[in-house]
Amino acid sequence: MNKRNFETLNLIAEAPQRTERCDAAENRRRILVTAEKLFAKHGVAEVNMADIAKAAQVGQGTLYRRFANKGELCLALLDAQMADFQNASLGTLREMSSRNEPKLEQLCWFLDAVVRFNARHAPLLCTAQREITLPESPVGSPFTWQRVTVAGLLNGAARGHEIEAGLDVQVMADVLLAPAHPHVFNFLHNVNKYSLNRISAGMQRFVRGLAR
Amino acid sequence: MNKRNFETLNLIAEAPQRTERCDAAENRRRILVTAEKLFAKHGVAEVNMADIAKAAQVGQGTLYRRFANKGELCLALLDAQMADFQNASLGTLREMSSRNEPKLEQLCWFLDAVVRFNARHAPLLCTAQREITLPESPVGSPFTWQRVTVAGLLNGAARGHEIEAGLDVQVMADVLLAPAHPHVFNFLHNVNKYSLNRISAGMQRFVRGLAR
DNA sequence: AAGTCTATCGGACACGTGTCCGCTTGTCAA
DNA sequence: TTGACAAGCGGACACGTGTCCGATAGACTT
Repeated sequence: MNKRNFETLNLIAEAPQRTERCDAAENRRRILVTAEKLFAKHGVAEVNMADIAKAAQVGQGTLYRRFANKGELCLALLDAQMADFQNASLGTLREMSSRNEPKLEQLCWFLDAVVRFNARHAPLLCTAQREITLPESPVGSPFTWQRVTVAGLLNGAARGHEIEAGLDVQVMADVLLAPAHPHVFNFLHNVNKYSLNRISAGMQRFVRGLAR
Repeated sequence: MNKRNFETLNLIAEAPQRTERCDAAENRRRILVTAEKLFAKHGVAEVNMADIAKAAQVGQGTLYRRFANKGELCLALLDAQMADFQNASLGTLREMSSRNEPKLEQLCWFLDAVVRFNARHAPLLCTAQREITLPESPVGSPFTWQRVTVAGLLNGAARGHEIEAGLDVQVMADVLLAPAHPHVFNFLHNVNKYSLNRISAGMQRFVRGLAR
């Protein structure tokens, strides 16, 4: 197998010093397939780690050796789709750049894309986020690239004099992405019942407010 | 649960149909005092419900009868301080209004106050938020008044023509407050190590972007 | 092919959360 | 004061998470 599913986003990649034992690889594959099936059938919240282990015909120890918690498992399930999203986004942004579209315009597009991605994967993202929070080293977080992308676009906008110079780009990027954090987003969308369009428009309104 | 722990913030107040039995009141008081002491001594995360019950010389059932989970207990501990904060904020806002200061200026001040409040009570807020999330009815949430206040200020700004008419005030208020959500705030402040000033300034920058 | 080493396995277990239900006791009415 | 009733109590228990460690069996060396 191409291993793409599992290592694509592994930014803190330590070179695998040894090829994975093939029974281990097989177990991991079976765990992921089984988990996906169970999640689809009963909902993420209703399935527990013991269920998954049993259904995958694997001991709990084995399960936890691979995925330290349910959140990591969810993240692994999302990995392929996050990679696709990342690639597609970068492609579109490059294309927009080649057409000389303003960076702020690109930023608006990207935020919209992030919102829609998060909406589509809300259950997994929420479960993932719940377990990870602090232990994640800032750099290794799979969400980091979103922050980096937004910060990069803001920097580009500053260089292109679309926004004032001297803006605290780091902070602005994170503040701008805050409504897209799974927990908050879930609150906005599923509790407050704001439509994706409204949320997205709200975030974009703030982007436009940055224009000089 | 029949009655809120303290009633200060009890917005959805159902009239207490019966006075609380005095042994129950005494237990509740002792639980809160004990929890506060244990939290202060060992940190919120290190203390569990069983510890609290034992230290308060109360059965676990009694503890859970009063506080459905650790989050509610934390919220109860915060209740008094949230009420103080709320009153102080409203006072200041009224005063600013009487001086005819722009609503957007008031909004900036309020967001700054919220950030500082959240920073001071981060541990309790995080624990509280972790447990509550969905079960909270939107209206009953103790954080609702922050959203209402921000929305109100935005509405005022719209009426005063400080910002464009037809803005989606509901959504803007929630999006604006997103960085102050305990989880997100914790990430910004404790993981990313952004200072309170930077975070606050970032949020205020977005407010200024709304000005026409 | 045989042996060694170690990654891997897997179930028992420790822990925290939250619930259940029979017992206790305060409160109110007579 | 007494009795009845409901609110309150509390410990045992059910469940989910995550860890531990003896047993197992690939992978590599010779």
